[in-house]
Amino acid sequence: MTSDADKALDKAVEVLRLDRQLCFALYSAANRVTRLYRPLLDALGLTYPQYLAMLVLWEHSPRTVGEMGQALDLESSTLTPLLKRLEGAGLIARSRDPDDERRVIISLTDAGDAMRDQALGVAEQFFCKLDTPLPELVDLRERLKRLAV
Amino acid sequence: MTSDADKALDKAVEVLRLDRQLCFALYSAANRVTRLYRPLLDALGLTYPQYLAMLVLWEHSPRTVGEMGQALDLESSTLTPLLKRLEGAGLIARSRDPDDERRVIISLTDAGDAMRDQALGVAEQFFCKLDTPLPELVDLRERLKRLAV
DNA sequence: TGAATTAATATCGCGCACGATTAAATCGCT
DNA sequence: AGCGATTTAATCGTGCGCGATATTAATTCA
Repeated sequence: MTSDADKALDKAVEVLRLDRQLCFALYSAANRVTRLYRPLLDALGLTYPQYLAMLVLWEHSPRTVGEMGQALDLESSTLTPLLKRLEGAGLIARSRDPDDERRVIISLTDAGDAMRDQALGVAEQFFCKLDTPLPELVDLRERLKRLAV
Repeated sequence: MTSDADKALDKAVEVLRLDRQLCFALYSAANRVTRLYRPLLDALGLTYPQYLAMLVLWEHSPRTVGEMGQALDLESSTLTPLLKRLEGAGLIARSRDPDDERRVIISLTDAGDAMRDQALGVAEQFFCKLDTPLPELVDLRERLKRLAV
């Protein structure tokens, strides 16, 4: 014979199992991917979030901090120090917008622009490391984009 | 007329577009989910990684730091300070294994055990917030588990 | 015009996440 | 027994990610 309390406990144990949690699968996969990128990005002297910021700029430069924040879904409190580090590395330049002194315009330097070719290599090496069929990756990507928007 | 260099640039621009990067979709989704959990976990006084650590312990306690690190795929350099904070909050206890003084055994306190019920509420509220059919979530979870293992 | 409101970044504090290193305990092997 | 190798946690430094707050500039509208 099983009490109601026992049944409630069983339910809790079932529902809360780590391997059932989407949140953990996501958290863990994101950590794994960061770790996978690290050795590739070390060669460029970039961290993973810095690489993402450079992707934004390679797509279109110059852009304001706010536009980059929207593209990356990050706060200025995250972006500002990151961008200062990229500036320190000589990959970007930061300047106030003369038309609106509140805005800071981020533009690629020649060195930052030149890194694009190496980035292409990183993207290809990462794809090889994943060793997963492209359609599966595309499918996963689209599902992730839809999640919790 | 288009030069080879232009063609290579076009390829780079295409391949490196942010919306084509699985890595960014994953990174961004993980950030979004953390933000979604935050208000729910604030009520329990837990951060998101602390919640994951508690999930491990609710599943099975006691466990060593190493076992928890394996379950969560985290280093001791991440786990040790996190566990000290949970200890400070009175949710877990840390003690050396008498059979092997290198190991540290983590066990739930009564308060930590009691929090399980509230955690069940968090899991349910999160599911509601996601507002996505369960099969879609299960599918996504399994795809994430397979990624970059 | 000028005071209040709004907008764009920056600053600060906290808690991860991890690589590199260290410290201590155990194991393995002779 | 003894000693080098291995294992287990902990420590340290760096770089996020974000909420709360501050700062400065632009806008609104009385």
